[in-house]
Amino acid sequence: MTANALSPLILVDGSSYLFRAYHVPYLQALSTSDGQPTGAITGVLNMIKALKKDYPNGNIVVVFDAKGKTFRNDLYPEYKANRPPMPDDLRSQIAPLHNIIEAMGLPLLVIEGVEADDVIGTYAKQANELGIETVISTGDKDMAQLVTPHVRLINTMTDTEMDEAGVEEKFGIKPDQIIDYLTLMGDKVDNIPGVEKCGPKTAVKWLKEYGTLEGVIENSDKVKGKIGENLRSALEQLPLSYELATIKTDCELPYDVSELGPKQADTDTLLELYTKFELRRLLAELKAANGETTEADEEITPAKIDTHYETILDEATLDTWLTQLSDAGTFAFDTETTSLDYMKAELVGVSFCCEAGKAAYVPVAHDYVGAPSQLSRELVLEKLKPLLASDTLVKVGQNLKYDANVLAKYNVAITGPVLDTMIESYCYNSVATRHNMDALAEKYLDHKTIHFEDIAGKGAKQLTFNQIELEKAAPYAAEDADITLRLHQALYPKLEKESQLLSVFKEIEMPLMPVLARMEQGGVLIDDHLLTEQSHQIGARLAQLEMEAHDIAGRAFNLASPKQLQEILFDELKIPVIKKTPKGAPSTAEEVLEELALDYPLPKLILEHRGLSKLKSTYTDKLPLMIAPSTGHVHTSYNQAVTVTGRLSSTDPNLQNIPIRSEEGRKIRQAFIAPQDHKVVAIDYSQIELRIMAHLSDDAGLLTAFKEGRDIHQATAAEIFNVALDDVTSNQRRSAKAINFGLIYGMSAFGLSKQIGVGRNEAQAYMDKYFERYPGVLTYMEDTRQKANEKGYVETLFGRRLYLPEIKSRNGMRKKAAERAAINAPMQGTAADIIKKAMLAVDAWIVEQNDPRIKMTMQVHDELVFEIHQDIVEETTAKIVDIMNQAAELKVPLIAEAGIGMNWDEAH
DNA sequence: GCGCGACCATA
DNA sequence: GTATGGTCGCGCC
Repeated sequence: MTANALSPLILVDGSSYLFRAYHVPYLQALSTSDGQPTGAITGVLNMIKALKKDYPNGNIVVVFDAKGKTFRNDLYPEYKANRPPMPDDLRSQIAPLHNIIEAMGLPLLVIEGVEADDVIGTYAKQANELGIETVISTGDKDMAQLVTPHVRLINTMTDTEMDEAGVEEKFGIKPDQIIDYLTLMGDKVDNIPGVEKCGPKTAVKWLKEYGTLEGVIENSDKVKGKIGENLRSALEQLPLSYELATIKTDCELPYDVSELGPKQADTDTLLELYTKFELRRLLAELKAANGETTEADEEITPAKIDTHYETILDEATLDTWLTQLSDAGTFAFDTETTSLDYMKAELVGVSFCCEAGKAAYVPVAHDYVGAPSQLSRELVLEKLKPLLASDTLVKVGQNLKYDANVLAKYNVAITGPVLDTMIESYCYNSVATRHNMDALAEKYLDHKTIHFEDIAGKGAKQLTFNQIELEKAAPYAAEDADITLRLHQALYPKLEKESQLLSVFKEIEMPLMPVLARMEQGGVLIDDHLLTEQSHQIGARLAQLEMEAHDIAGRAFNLASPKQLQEILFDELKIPVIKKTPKGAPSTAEEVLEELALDYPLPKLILEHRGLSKLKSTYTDKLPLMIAPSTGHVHTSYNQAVTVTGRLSSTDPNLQNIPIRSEEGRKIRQAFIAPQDHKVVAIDYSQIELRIMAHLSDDAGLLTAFKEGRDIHQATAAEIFNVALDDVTSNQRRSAKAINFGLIYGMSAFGLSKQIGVGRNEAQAYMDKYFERYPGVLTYMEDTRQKANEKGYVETLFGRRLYLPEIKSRNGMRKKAAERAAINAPMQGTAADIIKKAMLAVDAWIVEQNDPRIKMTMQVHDELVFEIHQDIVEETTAKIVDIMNQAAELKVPLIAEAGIGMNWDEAH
């Protein structure tokens, strides 16, 4: 066995992974047909497979605990005495796993008298001394003590790496303080005594203060309170704990680190073992690697495809290609342009592909020095136009809305059958990956694409596509089309297997794309003079506030810097700290300043300053700059594949967070206006998420309240506080409203109590009362949690799916967070589905009217905004309200409410 | 020039 | 307590 000095040493803590894999729910289900469990085997082997992929040159060594006692039991008979014996269904998996690992040719170490940690520690130390890069693959945080500049940890199950900086970040201390840290805390599971009530926080605090365990011990009489007593009474046993927590780095081992290295895999034995234990995927992969064909398995790496990419510079070749595209019936298509901003972008070339691996790029506007002569943009578009508008040809693209927006400037439309791979991926699984092409190619095709930065550079010196040499541009562009087609071939069949997902894709998302494109191209009219005027006023007030603040502070400082503000408030003015940020610095967040403002003058100034400068920098300064010179309008981008719940998002500018709550903020909405003789019409769904909750939960009380058209918060208040509807006070209504919202967010009593400013018990009492009055809601919440836990996903009314991988987390906080998301997603997502359906119906009606006096301009989650000519505004609004009310058939009425005005503020 | 945390705008 | 996007300061390279 020899090691290549250049390859990193990968030390695998097999025992740690074995135990963890054993407890993974979906692995627990695995067994052979005669009942031999194989989940833990599968888990560990998958993990080794992942390591092989991540470290192709890695020298993998697998270490397991041996049976029997270790030197730690001699030191301390109670060590791990609390551990239950290993379950039989885990024990029975160990020998087969060892056999498989050996057959794979990997060095396997099982050393008696020490633990796997100690073997790893010994090799890590040897490797470190030889300067060999070492990666320890483990799920055990104790190993952090082994980290050095040459040694780092990777947790393959959570895919997180930790080097020295990572240790400091995670623990707040350096690797060489980890043993001290573990000593102070002790370990309940392993039965190592520590300081009673000393957890991670306290341990880190002490070590920061006194540097080392020795320092802590020397200064133990300085620690006050109960915890100080605990520390002093633990002093005697700390040296023992230290010894137990220390991973041994001088074990006697059969091989030196330099002697470790892989052997030839024993394929025959592997085949036999995989067959015996019915490890079908591994078997299939092994056979595939040996050149045998196997039954199709979607997760198997697709065969590498030979690629032939062509650059088209003459008309005859273009014609031949276009004929091929037509004959193929389905083709992928992509544009290359000068900008990501569709309003500024100019077309530089187009690429297409109708057979995996065969693609072409047609440059039309590369203008670097020495660029060859190219076909004209006009000619190429003229020839392509009928294909893109064909009613029969299927056009496949990645984020086609962008291409459609760019081509619209050249009067070329993409219509007829259109499929978008970004949306396919999004509908298939909104959380598995980002939906950009590079990520999709890697996930679904196991292919690393050429990145734009690879050919264009990055930063200020980044080239635009027209400046890139054809030799580099063509493979990139052609690959885009090729990969798009292959992604479609990979993703569409997956959607077809899930009729619900396919229907969301075909009935909602794809039809919505041209609707969004029209809204984006149409844009929204902004009164830039009004905004500029507001900027000036705000600027003057900010200057005044700044002067006053500097006066009080006694020196100049940046009011916008939380760090400087924190110095002024808490260090210099000695104002008491109320709350800290997650990283431990005193918080200067709004709620804190609000509270301080009651007693001190400066926080109040800061609050006003913050609010105003936010408005100025984000809105009044920026929006006028975003008006497109060519249209005089502001053109946002709606992203259709960002949110996990099915909502749209809006960027450049974000039109979905224009202020409304504060007085000053509302003024910005006054700048959202309509053209001459037109009105702004805003129509929003009233309480849509609560209505959906009523529908999904089928709760009789809630259904009645909505059917009878009651004020839902008032009705809720009457039920919770046991008073007549008319006797509900505004305070009671406010609490009920907070509860109603909280339910949608999957709240806890703790969250509710914070929101409405009552004790936790009182909040719990309100919730109990609520669930007593609306038992259907309680059942629904419980069912949703259960479904999320069982299936790993939840669904909207229309079958949109949201996976919740964290629902299986053993980390309580994460699991709880996933459960809250599970509660919220069906309601938020169904609301998103409904307004999307409404947009489709409204747009269809507007297109049918063929009247330029009606335009849909914005979507803000539960609201649609239009500009409509004043002559027809009343009846048109009534018609649209009607369409929106009919967008879905729920057990309660959908109510859309309209406002009409000269600007967006007035329209509310 | 970039990435990240804190903060804050919306539904 | 859910879901987003934008700006700022600041430390880093």
